[in-house]
Parts: sequence; C-alpha cells; structure tokens
Amino acid sequence: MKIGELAKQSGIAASTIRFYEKKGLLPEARRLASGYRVYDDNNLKQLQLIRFAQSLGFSLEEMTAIFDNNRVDHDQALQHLQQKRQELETLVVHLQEKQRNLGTLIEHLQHSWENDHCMSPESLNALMRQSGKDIKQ
Amino acid sequence: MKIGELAKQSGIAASTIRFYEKKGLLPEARRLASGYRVYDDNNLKQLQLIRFAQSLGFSLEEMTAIFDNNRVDHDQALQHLQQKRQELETLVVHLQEKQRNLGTLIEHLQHSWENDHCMSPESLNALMRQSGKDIKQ
DNA sequence: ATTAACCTTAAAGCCAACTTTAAGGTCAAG
DNA sequence: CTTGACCTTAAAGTTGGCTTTAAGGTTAAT
Repeated sequence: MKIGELAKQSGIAASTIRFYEKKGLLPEARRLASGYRVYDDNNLKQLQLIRFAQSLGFSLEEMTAIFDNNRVDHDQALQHLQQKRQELETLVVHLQEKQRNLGTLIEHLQHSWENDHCMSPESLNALMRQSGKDIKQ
Repeated sequence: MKIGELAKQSGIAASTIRFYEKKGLLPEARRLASGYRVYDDNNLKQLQLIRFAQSLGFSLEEMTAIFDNNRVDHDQALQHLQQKRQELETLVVHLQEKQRNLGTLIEHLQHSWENDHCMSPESLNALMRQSGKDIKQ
C-alpha cells in the first residue's frame, strides 16, 4: 500500500509518517519506480506500537532509542520501561493530591464567596504550602 | 524589592516575571524613577498562586481569564475549577490504566525475552487493543 | 489529452511557555 | 570615575510534535 492508505488505516497523517521516517523512528520505506513509498501490515503495526508507547508517555526520541530494531539492548529497553512505570506511578500520586487540593479549594471558595465575595488568600495559602511541585507531562 | 529579589524569593526567573507581565497575567509593575520595576509581598503571593494553579494544570491563558482581578466572575471561575477537577479525575483514571498496561507489558517482555529474545508482537497487540487513547496534557 | 487525486521534497509555520540575545541604562563600592 | 552587578527593551531562539506551504511529478479515469 502507499502512504495515503497507511495513513487511513493507522489514523496517522501521511505527513506525520514521513516526519517519523525523517526522524529515524521508522526505517526508510521501500520505493516504487515513481518514488512513491510502499508499506505493508508490519508498518501498520509499527505505527500502532508508536501510538501505544506514546500513550504510555514515551517521547519520539525515547522510542527511537528503544525501538531501534536490529540492535535492541533488551535490558536497557526493560530498564526504560520500568523507569517509565515508576514515573507514571509518581505522577498519579501527585495528580491525586492535586485533585484533592482542588476539591478542597473549590469548597473553600464556595464558602468564602457566599460570604465576602473575595478569594480568601488564607485558604489558598494553606493549600499552596501543602501542594507539592510539578505535574509535568 | 526589585525584580531580581522577587525572582530569587519566588524561584521564578526575572525574564519569566517580565513575560507574565507582558502577557497580562501580572498587572504592570510600579516603577522607580530609573524605570526599574518595584514589587512587594503581594506580588510574591501572586506568583505562588500562579505556580499553584499551574500545578493543577491551568494554562497561563486560563489563569489570565480567571485571575483577572477587579472583575472576576465567581461562578465562571468556579465552573473552570470544577471542570479542571473533572479533567484531572479522568486523567488519573487513564494514567492508572496505562500504568497497569505498562506493568503487564513489562512482565510479558521479560518472559518473551527469556525465551526467544524478540518483542513478541502478539502480547503487545493484545495490550494495544485494550489500551484507551490519549494521555493528553 | 486533460483532469483529479495521489505522491514527492525542502522549508517554513505553529503552539505554549519560556529563554536568550543584543544593545543599552542605573547604581553602589572602591 | 571606573568596574561590575543589576536593570531596561524588543526581538529572536528553543523544544517537541507535528502541520502547512510551495512547487512540483505520477497515475487512473474519462
């Protein structure tokens, strides 16, 4: 199949597929005499794997390192994945904390607005002191 | 205090403070005769509030809308906050799912690499079919 | 033979949230 | 009265992950 068909089947724009190839995330595609790129179902799977890894928070650069087929260092790849899991775990904990803080903040604001119609920096400050750093990603 | 001091106390670069002012997120600072910006502790609190809101996932644009003091529409601000909490909740659920998937993936890979030293696309596919869409943000 | 739908490339543009650069002006210490 | 740390501005650069543009070449149908 040609790039338009692969784009349709994968849901990834043709321009993005070319972009991935240029970045080295995808191998250089075989070409027709006309210069058109040709793909098969393996390429479709590669794209799906990319989207999956992306949904796990991997950057294109990380994927290029891990999925550089031919010479995958399995142990390194595994380490990458485990680190990612750890990061994800930390992120979730942080986000849950934020969520709680935000809930509390909303309640405080509802009360303070019912009374004095101002933002009551005291409650804000209390929350802000508690709240950790970044959300990141 | 001057901008360098505020930068030090807030942990936010002076260039960033100027940038926030230009964006309209901070009010225009009072100036010395020399043209130097002058700040007080309220400005420090404003910056801390910005970092806090940022940690909750608010963009500078959203904050500009919400914290446009003088004429805050409390109901709208509250709606913003509640929507953010909802988004955060959804995000957490998705991330937890990703985390589980990633754990499963790691186990599968450990097994398949012990045996045939290849990535066993079958297990990957199974996971990928299950796994929802975006992480987003 | 023409048209429309496809493909090619390099290069530029986009977004948020900054950071850096260039070319200055101010101020306190020695 | 000079040195160095600080401040000013507008404008350009950065990052990641694309998308868009411009200027073409190919293919299939009519």
